[in-house]
Amino acid sequence: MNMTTSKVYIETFWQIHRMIEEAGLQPGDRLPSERELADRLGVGRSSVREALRALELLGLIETRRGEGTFMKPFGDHQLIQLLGSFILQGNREKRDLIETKVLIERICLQLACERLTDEKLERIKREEHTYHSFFRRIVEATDNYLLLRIWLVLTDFFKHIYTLTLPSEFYEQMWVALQKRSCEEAIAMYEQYVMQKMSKEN
Amino acid sequence: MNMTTSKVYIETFWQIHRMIEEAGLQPGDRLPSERELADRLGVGRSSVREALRALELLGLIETRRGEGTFMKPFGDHQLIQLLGSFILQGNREKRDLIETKVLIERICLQLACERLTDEKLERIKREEHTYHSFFRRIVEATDNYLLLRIWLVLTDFFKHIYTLTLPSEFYEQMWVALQKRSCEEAIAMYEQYVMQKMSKEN
DNA sequence: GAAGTTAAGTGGTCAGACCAGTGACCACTT
DNA sequence: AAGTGGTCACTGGTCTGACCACTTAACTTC
Repeated sequence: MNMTTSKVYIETFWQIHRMIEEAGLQPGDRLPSERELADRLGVGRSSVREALRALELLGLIETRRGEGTFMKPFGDHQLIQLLGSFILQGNREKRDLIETKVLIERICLQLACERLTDEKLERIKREEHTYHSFFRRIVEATDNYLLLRIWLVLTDFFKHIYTLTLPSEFYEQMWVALQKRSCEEAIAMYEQYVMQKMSKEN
Repeated sequence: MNMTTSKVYIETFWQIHRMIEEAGLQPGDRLPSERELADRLGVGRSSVREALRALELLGLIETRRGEGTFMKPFGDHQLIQLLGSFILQGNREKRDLIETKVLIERICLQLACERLTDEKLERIKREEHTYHSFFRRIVEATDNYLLLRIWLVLTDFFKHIYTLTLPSEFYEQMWVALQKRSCEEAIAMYEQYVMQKMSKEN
């Protein structure tokens, strides 16, 4: 009967994924139970479970014994953590990660200078900041959701390797540069503080 | 019996992972069968399978029906691809995709100018090129594997939306710029041909 | 009304069965 | 000697049914 060569749990994975999209499930929402999914999709419960494990690893869902399966807030992909311990073992990979992150952040700085609205600028000023919370605002200011996604992934990796803390004057001076929409100044600031620190630790 | 609160398939995942490390398994090597693993670890076969699914998703192993489970060549972590398809899912603005791709390609051009070896330069000259085969060489020349992965994902999506063909003089002139290691010239060329075309179609 | 009990539902796990490929082995043909 | 086809043991893929541990809510009981 199974004419297709594709494996059931792969099929099931995508079916559940599609189901999530079509139902427009939001973080916190509950998925049908494993038994119901198996029944509805016409597959065995074990296949459903193997598919759910994949979704779990991707950080899309979370299972709670006795309660059910729930949508997880997008962003904490624990798979990043896992990947880190697998992929980022070598110095080669770390070097690539840092280099890529720095390149992307420099781009974002440039874009942010062009696109940052006064409103967002004000909000940045009012907030307390760590390096990544600060830069998240920068990346958000680029108004490019895809770029933000990429940056988030890189940062997730990065956090598992390094802890980056900068003196408060960095944020203050950077904010001034942003306010002046001075791309050159912002980049200079970035190179002075961040890149220097990065090259040391490496 | 099960004093620990951690789930069996998680435990099993790490045990198999440890087993791989301790045995020093190399790409192509075969793992014990699912039944033997279940037996040796004292757990059910379904738990072993759920653990194997995770390892598979991480790109560490590959299962072949009738043959067994094998270590996978290091490097093709298809989860990056998967992750990409999640990041890019939905009707993300084409604008974001194009903008990001362009930004990354410009970066890669700059890096390539610094790092391109004469040998690679020669090979590029000899080859027939489409836009993406050409640029792949550029991105490879950055010697940053992570950047390459990101670019591949973006390009993958891009291909589903646009077909980008450029006149052959683009490749010739770009090659000359690369040979001269002239970053400015290469970027100028890129802006003249690619960005102009992109902004039209959009 | 508050506290304790019960029952239904859920994920977690296991064991066993069967299917569908693979590969080695062996008897048989040419 | 070389090729052919069948058999058989083993592998991953799948399904089923049975428990367990846990949560929740409805239902007692005081």
